[in-house]
Amino acid sequence: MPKILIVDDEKMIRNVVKEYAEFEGYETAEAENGMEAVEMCRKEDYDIIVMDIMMPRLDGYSAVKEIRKTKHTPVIMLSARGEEYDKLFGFEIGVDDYVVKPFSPKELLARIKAVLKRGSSPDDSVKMEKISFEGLEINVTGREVTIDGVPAQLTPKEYDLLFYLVKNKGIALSREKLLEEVWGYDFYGDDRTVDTHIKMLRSSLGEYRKFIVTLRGMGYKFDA
Amino acid sequence: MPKILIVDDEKMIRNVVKEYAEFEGYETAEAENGMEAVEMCRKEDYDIIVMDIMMPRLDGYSAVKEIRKTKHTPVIMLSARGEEYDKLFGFEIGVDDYVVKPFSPKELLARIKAVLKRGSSPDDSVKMEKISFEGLEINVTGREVTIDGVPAQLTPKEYDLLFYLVKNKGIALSREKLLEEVWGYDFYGDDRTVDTHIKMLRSSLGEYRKFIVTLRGMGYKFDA
DNA sequence: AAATATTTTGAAAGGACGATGAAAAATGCC
DNA sequence: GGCATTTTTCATCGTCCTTTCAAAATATTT
Repeated sequence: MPKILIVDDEKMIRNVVKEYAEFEGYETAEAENGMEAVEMCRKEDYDIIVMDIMMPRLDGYSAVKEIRKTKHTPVIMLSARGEEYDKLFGFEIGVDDYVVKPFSPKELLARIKAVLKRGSSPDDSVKMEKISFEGLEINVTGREVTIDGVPAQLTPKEYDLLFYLVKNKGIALSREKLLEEVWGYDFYGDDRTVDTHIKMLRSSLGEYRKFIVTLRGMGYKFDA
Repeated sequence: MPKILIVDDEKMIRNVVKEYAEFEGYETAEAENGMEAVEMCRKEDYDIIVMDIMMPRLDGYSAVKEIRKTKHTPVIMLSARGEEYDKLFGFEIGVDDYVVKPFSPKELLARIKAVLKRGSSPDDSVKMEKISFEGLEINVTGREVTIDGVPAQLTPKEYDLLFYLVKNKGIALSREKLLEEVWGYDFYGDDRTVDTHIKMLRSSLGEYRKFIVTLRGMGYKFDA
């Protein structure tokens, strides 16, 4: 479950956000000011930070600036109506969203969800539409794979696995790494599961199975 | 550098967009209402217009209609959820994108970038008044669907869902994405709701249900 | 060449997922 | 307010997918 760091000097606000967030199943942590937030981020990774601007000790945007030196945690800024928006948005860091106080907790939660879903990858604009290797074509947006023009019936796992291999083409990937990245960190199962899926993927790819190379004692890689 | 015309009666919104846009290196200009926007467009060419719908003096789509008489500037519409959503799509002008308020500035900028890059809507055919796939005809203006010439009785949700699928045809859409885009970011409900509406839509589409493809483990897409 | 390590393959069980129908809840209309 | 329509929730069923496991095949080492 995603972990949210809530930073606000008003205990009331923190409580409200916390309650709603936990009801949604998120884990929460709190900080009273920017300084505390920075320290907490040093020690731990959060999935998203909800940060007020006006705070004693260290204000919200200075805090974000500091945190962003080492991490790329998404941030949603809170600001009181009438506060200086110019300052906020002229700020060199890109925050992911902003919410004006007083806000509805439901709305804030919706935004948190939206930001989390969007994914916080440093550059998500790099999204190729189609990748092809000889007659093997992967349509990423349509989640479709064709072999010499004929649609291949890949199962979800096969597709995910292929996509991950291709995304990391030329790179040796251990079974552990594949399990972690394709299956998810919460998968507790047999290493050999990967083998089976590689087998099925190969059979789905027909002659283009040649791109999937076994690295004995290591794992697999996509080599084109 | 591309020039953006930002049209909104709320100064706050204008500022937010302006700051983000300028940070990205765009030039910006502002107008407080539709009337002002029309006049500014007479005097100068902009590369893209971000236009609110609800405004005093002259509303957003009347303004776009007027501007479009002489220019073909791409437009991104802003609208409050629930407000003008339906009308927007029934409207004869083709806007290039729409963003529902409250929006994240980062997302808006991403959309601006996208529109500028492609210079047209995700699927150009949607700009037309009628879109058809074999015997399935969607009359965007009249918000009407006919099957082999016979009017189909789609419920509002069915229509919205179909329209969104068509607008993004060929693109894999998760249930979450569909809920967010068709239902709204503030919909707190079951994922399975999508399934049910897909079911009903399919039954409404008769033989053309074939265009709606299930992507197991993923979601759905419109494939024609 | 034999022994060992590792991968490939096949098959079977269990689980996950989507389709569907029915009922409840919400919405809109008169 | 009451009725009809639409939307949402929920549980069931069948199918497809995933995982496990063991045997066979292949590669590596001794």
